[in-house]
Amino acid sequence: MSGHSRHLPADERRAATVEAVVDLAAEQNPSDITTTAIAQRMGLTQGALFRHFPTKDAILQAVMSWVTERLMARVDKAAEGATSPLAALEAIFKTHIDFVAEHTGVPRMLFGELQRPGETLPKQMVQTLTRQYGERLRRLLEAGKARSELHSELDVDAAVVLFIGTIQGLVMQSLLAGDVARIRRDAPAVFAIYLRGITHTR
Amino acid sequence: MSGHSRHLPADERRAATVEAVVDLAAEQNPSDITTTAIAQRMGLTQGALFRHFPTKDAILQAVMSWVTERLMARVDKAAEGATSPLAALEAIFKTHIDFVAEHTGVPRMLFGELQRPGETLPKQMVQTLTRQYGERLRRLLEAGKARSELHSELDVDAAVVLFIGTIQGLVMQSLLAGDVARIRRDAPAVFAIYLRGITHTR
DNA sequence: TAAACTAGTAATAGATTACTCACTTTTTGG
DNA sequence: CCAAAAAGTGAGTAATCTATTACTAGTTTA
Repeated sequence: MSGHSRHLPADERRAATVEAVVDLAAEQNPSDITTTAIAQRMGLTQGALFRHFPTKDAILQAVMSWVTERLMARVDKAAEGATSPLAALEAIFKTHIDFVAEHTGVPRMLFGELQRPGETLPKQMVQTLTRQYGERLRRLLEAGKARSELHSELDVDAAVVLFIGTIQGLVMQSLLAGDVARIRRDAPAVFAIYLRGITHTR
Repeated sequence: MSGHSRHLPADERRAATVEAVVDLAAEQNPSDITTTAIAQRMGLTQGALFRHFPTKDAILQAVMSWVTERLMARVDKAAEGATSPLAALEAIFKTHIDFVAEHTGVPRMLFGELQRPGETLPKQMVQTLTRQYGERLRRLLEAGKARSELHSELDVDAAVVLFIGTIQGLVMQSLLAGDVARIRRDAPAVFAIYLRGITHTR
């Protein structure tokens, strides 16, 4: 092949589309991303997108699928190496923060999808993702209680909600400051408070 | 006056407009609220809105102003009655949760405004609100440290971020479950973890 | 090499959006 | 009580958004 092949195979275009959406979501309100903006970012005309996806929702669906795979794979890998439930929780948190710092638009997209009325497919995928994620956390928290790493009266469901809220709070803080780097910088101190809230009395 | 007076004075219409937006925000994605939907909710035609507001952003601005006044007034009042910084924090949290439970759309609106690119006036008002709010919290947290109600190594800024994240997490949870009542129900357990995270060693 | 397939363009349809304006109805003050 | 001001109507406009379609140019395949 000699140089610029304008035509790419379908699966590569689909992957590039997802990437374009994730990138755009970092720069603007995710719910304001238009098919024109996506195509422009990819160097295509708007109509070309609909060769690979039947609807815009199908694009969002592909993005959610991408997020679920990548995030869960990284989280699972991080938890694997840990020697205790508590260490696993901390590793997951760090991994999640890294993921969010790399793709600032993603948590905002998820939150945005959840706000849509009705039962759209992308929304259902977010619900599935958080259910899976919450289940992982719940197991670790239960295990931590069994080992007395966590305090005995800990409400596990509440701890799951606060774990996610911790990240959500950091995202909001970075929006307020207009500074994405804040997420990584402030994460340790915020997690320290969370940890103190769930661990066994010292 | 014998019954249905169709024309209302301007200030009452402005107040009714804000109320309509807040109500609508509870039912749908705040960033998808149209001027048509607002007018319909008020029993007016869409054009009538622009007798009282020059632009849609001016409406949002009025909503943000309403939120700031109401929320800060309630928060201040709640803190007044408290006998200690820690008690004040808990009272503020409870009050904030009550406010959010009554107006589920509000926190989602604020978050949505923060995501808009550029420096819109409504966005700046949200930033001002959270700055004021954060300042109140910071003072209380510092006072709590001085009294040794909170542990001495506590990172106050992180505690502020997590305080807001706690509420944000509860909002997200209610979206996931599609059940607004969850916020009130789950709030105490979540706050208990937060409290344990910031208080002096037992 | 001809036929079929794949990936793209450019134009445009159809819906929705915020906003405007000429005109009508209601309220109000001298 | 009546004229002016305030409030509301309803039709329309320009812009924008998703999706469709007729058509073109490369690439496989038979």
